[in-house]
Amino acid sequence: MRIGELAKQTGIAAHTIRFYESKGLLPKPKRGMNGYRTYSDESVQVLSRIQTAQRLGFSLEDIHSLVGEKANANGLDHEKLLGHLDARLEEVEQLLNRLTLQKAEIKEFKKQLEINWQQGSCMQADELTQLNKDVNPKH
Amino acid sequence: MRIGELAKQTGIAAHTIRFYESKGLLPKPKRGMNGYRTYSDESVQVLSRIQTAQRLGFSLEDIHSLVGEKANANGLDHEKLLGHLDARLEEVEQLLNRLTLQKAEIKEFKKQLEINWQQGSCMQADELTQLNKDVNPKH
DNA sequence: ATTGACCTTAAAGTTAACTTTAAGCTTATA
DNA sequence: TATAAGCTTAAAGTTAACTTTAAGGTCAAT
Repeated sequence: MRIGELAKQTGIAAHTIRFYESKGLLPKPKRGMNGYRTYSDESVQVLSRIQTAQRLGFSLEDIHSLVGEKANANGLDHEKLLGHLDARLEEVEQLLNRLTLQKAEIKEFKKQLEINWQQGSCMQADELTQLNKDVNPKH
Repeated sequence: MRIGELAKQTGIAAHTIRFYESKGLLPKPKRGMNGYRTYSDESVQVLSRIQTAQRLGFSLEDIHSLVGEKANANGLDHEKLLGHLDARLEEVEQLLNRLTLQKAEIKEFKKQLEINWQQGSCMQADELTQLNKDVNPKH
């Protein structure tokens, strides 16, 4: 299989596959006498693993140690994998907290804005300052 | 007030304040005869607004139209502000959905991993492929 | 007078995950 | 045979929000 076919089967663009190879995520494939890369079905699996890890939010650097050359050479041990999963889980939870807070603040802001608007008071660019007072009472 | 004092009062580094100025987020301040930037308390307010908008997750580009030179020149209208808020709210909600899904998938993955581990089966790097099968049954 | 803190500018560096460009082979099709 | 599609490389470009660097001028205190 050449790179174009692999791209078609995985939905990952050919130049992205080369980029992954350059980052060590994908083992260097054999070359035909023309210099073209030659892949087997196994490469589809490797790329699928990368896609999965990406969907879970892992960075390519994480993925490098999860499914890259190193990982394949050493064999992937459960402890290390678990560590990565827990680390990512904590990241996700922090992000969820931050975003949940943001959502609440934006809604609160909208509410204040509507009140001001109905009162006909035109604060122009000061609404954000206003919110700052609501949220951060030191001002 | 010179830039260092403004930096101290807002907690924003002096070079970041200059950077904001270069992006048009902050109006160009007057200069002393030595060329130093001279700020008034109003600048503290502007920077506070920027900080608030950032805490809500707005990009500097958004902030530019919210509190930047243009916004101040035109006067900020409620419709436009509301539009920005709603757009950001939708973004936040999409992110929350994505992250909630990721969290569930990672937990599911951990569960599977523990099961495999207790069974003593050593799948090495294939766990991610395994997860892929669980989640994306076309393989 | 000199040391150190503070100020100035413009430009380059940082990180992530690609994408684009340039310049040139190879292969398949009409 | 010609042309279009596909392959090769290396290097530069992209976006965001800064940070760092370089090279230097100014100010306060000892």
